[in-house]
Amino acid sequence: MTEHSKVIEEYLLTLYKLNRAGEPAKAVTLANRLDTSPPTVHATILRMQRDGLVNVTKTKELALTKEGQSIAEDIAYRHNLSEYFLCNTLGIPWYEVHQHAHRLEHAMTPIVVEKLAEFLGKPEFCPHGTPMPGTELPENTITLMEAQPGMTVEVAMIGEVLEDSVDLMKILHEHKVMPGKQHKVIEKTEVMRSISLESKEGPSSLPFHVAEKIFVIEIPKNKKRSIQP
Amino acid sequence: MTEHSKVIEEYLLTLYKLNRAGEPAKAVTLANRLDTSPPTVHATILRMQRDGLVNVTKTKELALTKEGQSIAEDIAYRHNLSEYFLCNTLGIPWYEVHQHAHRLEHAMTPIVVEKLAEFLGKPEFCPHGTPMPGTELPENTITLMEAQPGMTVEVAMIGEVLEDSVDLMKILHEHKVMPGKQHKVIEKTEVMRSISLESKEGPSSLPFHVAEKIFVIEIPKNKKRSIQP
DNA sequence: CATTGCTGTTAGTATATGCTAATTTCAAAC
DNA sequence: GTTTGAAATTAGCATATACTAACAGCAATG
Repeated sequence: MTEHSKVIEEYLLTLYKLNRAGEPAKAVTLANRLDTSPPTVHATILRMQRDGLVNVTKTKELALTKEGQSIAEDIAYRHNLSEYFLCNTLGIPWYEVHQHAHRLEHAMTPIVVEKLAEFLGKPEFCPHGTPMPGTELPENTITLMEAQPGMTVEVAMIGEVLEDSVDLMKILHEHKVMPGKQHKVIEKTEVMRSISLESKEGPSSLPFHVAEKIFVIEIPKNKKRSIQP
Repeated sequence: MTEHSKVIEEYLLTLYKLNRAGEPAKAVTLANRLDTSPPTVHATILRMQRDGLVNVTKTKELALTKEGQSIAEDIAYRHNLSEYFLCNTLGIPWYEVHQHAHRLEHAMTPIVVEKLAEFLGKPEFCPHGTPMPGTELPENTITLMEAQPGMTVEVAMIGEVLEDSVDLMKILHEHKVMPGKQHKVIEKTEVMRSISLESKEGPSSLPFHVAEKIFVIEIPKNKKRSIQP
């Protein structure tokens, strides 16, 4: 597993995240996510092919090789571990850690990763609820879009795409839409294309495109409710 | 203070360290320290001049500009802070932290630096005894070369040049030649060009060129000795 | 079936970083 | 003062990473 540049590591990580999100991994998508021009992406992919990191299918899908996958998981781990550290040890707000971890993830040697993981107690989820490579979200996880009005849900994970917008993240934070917090789904209005929630902290409303990227677990109604209606 | 590349940050840090060590900062020296060819160094210095980071004197000395100095101090701080963290929080041996910090120092955002410094209690020295920018070694610090036989000295700082060789550092560690430890200077032999020490842990012997880079403080003989000879 | 439009690719450049080989400069030594 | 040798510089190249403009390929749409 040779050393790779920051740029290559970024590409690998992005491909890995696209895979996990079930989104098609095409060159254009990379160009958008990485905010670079298509020709640049093209050239970089050629180098990655040359170096045995990705394969391009007939349909122009980008598939990580075994090597590429392995490196990508490593980077994802370093990223999530950094976020956990920044949030839980240094006390940087969970909605801000992403950008800082983005820098650190390329600068951690294997020994630092190992020692940091030990120090942190081998966490399995980052502050956004993203599982470390090798860990999975609970089986019964659904997106907030799939949750039905009336349901009470607990936020499990804020989709990684959302992390790129600090502004959005901050709003989620203000409404306590964050891992571990419970919300009741009030209604989904097609007209507004938004879903409204209510929690102890008050009401909030999220556009569909955001709700699609928020993963939740249904909390069964508690006994009180079902026994004394 | 614009963003600068890893390479430029390395150059700045090296110039800063040369300054502090009182060594002349010439292009050749950079080439040696950074293990790059003179033409490459030349080209890079041109860019640094263009960007207002260094000035070149008539005698071809490289002088950091105000801006360059300020950035260099920042990098040195990030480096030393990283080392402190790696050593004291993660438990990586003091003689190994340099290489890992070398990577991290370019990846810490200002907020991370600030929060990490708070978390660590604003340390003033790195594990090798190097003072953070703004802090100084005690006035009475001398090099081990300057210490006279018979003197008992306490190690204050392992010169930064020595950090590049992990092998050497490990040997220093094995002989407990590390910040805070005391040694008695036994003799300096010109023939061997080495200085021999003795501590609780046993005897050791260091070549002159190493002793020149180790900074110590003389410990006055204790009263017992001087009262009852 | 032809058009439209997204996607991919080529061509042509630019910059930062690196190298080797060759040449210039300049101070120190003879 | 001429020589010598280290240091600096120039020339010539290579690679990774970027960009814009232009073009090609192909599928969906009318």
